[in-house]
Amino acid sequence: MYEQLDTTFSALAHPARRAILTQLRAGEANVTTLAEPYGMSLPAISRHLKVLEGAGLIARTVNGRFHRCRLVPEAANEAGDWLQNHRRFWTDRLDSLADYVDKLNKDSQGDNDE
Amino acid sequence: MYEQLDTTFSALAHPARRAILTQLRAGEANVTTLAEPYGMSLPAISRHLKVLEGAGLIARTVNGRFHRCRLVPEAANEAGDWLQNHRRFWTDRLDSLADYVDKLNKDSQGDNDE
DNA sequence: CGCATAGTTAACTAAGTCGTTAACTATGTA
DNA sequence: TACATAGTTAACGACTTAGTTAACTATGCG
Repeated sequence: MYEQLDTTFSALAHPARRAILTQLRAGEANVTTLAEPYGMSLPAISRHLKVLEGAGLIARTVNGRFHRCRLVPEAANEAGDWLQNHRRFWTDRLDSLADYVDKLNKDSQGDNDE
Repeated sequence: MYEQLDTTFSALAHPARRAILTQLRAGEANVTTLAEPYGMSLPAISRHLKVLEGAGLIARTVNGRFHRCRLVPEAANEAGDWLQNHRRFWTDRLDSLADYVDKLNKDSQGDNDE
């Protein structure tokens, strides 16, 4: 039930893969182009791309010798939602805490240390 | 420069660790309590907690024999921002695409296949 | 054909992850 | 002291990850 989040988060856990995703925001690119910024062999990039593809974060269209890669926008949604949820929970809690502290201050004007 | 995102995302990549984070939204809990829901040994949970702690996602206070664990709210921010940024980029692009398609439809009323 | 380009697959190494059980430390309690 | 509870550390095995180089497939071009 959680496999999608597993693969998405672990795909995002590698800096080269995040960089590739960022790179692809500028538009489609083929494998060699994507490989250029890194001091990394082509096979290494090839497998990073396969990981991203496996996570559904990118897709490719083979055109002759060229593999044109592009972002798949929806793929990051589940992970984004999870984190947003986690954070929203906390802002909610902190709001409650703020209210609580506020109330404390109002109730006993003064000396509450620590 | 990217190490924080690396550790955060890979900490989130394991279902047990995400579950622990979710569990901790209900409040602080000690290690044995956190271990209960999983068919997993205590040492296994102990290391999951260490991973979460290493990523800064949780913190603990040792009180006698009990290690009381709690969420650290700010820790998920960088990762959340990265994903939100990634997604915002795409909604922007899709808006542009919608506009573009809209314009195409207006310009040549009909038959654009593929 | 012969050769270059784009990219993948294979084989290997080094290191990391994730689980186990067994043994340990530390605290509380009779 | 002796014993139970809370939790960590150590040692191990199975598996995965991330990189390398070498060899391969497939396309394009003279």
